[in-house]
Amino acid sequence: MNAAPMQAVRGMNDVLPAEAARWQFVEGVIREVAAGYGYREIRPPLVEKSALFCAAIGEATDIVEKEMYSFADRGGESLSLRPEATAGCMRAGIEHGLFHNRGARLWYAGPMFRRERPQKGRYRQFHQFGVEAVGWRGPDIDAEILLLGARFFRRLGIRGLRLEINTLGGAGGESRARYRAALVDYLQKNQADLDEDSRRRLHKNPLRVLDSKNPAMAGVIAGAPQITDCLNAADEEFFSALRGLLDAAAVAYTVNPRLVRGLDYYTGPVFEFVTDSESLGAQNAVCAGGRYDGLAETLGGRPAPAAGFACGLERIIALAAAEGGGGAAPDAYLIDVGEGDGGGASDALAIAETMRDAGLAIQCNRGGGAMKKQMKRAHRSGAAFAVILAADERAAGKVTVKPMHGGEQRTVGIKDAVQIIKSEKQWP
RNA sequence: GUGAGCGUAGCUCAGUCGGCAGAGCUCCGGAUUGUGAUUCCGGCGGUCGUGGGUUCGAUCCCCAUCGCUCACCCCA
Repeated sequence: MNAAPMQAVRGMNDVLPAEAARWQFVEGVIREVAAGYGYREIRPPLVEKSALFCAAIGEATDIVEKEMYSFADRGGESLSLRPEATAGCMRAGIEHGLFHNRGARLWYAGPMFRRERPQKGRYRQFHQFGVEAVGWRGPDIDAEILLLGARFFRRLGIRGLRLEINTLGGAGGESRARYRAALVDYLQKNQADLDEDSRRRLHKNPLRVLDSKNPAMAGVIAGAPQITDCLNAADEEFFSALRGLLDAAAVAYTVNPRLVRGLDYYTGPVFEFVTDSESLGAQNAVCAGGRYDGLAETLGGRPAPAAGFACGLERIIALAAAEGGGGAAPDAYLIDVGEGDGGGASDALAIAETMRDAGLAIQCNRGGGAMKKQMKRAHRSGAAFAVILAADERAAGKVTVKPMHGGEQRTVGIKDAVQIIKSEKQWP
């Protein structure tokens, strides 16, 4: 090794075979659960015009200001790797008339890119699963996506998740504006108690002061006015209707008046599924979303109400009850002794193909080796059976089937071997 | 962008107040010639992240640099 070895780009991870099985499992659950609610997959491109994200997410957000992977296309137009998928989904739906006089239930899953400093549970290329329900005023659709999310986590066997909900006030922004004024007023009066970050946010995005992780801020935050006190009648009714639907569906939640969202497009109810698990480090949100009734219009489409969420798949996989097995073990390992090292394997190849035709996964020994050696490899492969093909078997036109987890081995014809292995193979 | 910690074998890590570089696991071979989780023996594998400096001598001390990790900011 003379040249320095190539390395992956910082914050972009390889999914190695040992982990890939877990990803496949999660992806399978995504398809199953989404289909179960009548959501259909959409696959927007990974690259969009930068202007789309600026308009949708907000010019002044950190994502747009400093976290986007942007580059100039030939001809000079600025393009960006998508930092989230909602903007692309909405753009695609408007462009192709998916929302024209009708509702659309959409889901997506795939990589997103944000140039942040990596840390536990946060990477520069990460993956999200999300849903977008466009065209319903709610709150029944808000409840539906929360049910979908809750079922998704249940199906994955993830426990210890807490659902927190809040509202930012409806699309008109009346409640939000009133609350914002009250909050700014309060914070200015208590400016002496604010830390540096909070003072900066006071002007830039006052709602985010409520999000501060600084324990010293807890007192000021606790005394701050709450948005629930500033809601107009319509927003109040919407939020309480949503809570009623969740209660009726027996979905557990807590109202967190300090829950706010980072992206500009949110309006109305917002929510997060959070965990206290150590395995996410300083991160605690695995899924977050809400309502964004103004986004379609912002992107140049006809006005359309919308609600959705996004889940961080790396975070979900880190939480998912680790084992799903170390990865796909074959049903049987074919031991092939004699006939020279690897040279006389032609009958072994044919036998393996026959067994595969019968629906079994067969891993063949490669590279020769004594019986003992091959048996060792068979063990390591995780296969439930070893199928032995040596001089005796060849002479008899049979194979020996040996259960690796105990029991008698038997020398039988290939059809019987397939039957023996199939009868033991059981899937839930 | 800011701060802290860490870079020694494929993996997990010891180590020397500066004196020839270690262990476990993995891998390969063997313990009377057709049988795998144990046990025993042997072997492969490292310019101690990189580049300078101090020194008779640096993996160890100093400086720089690159990389990784964690945290802040922000967010899924």
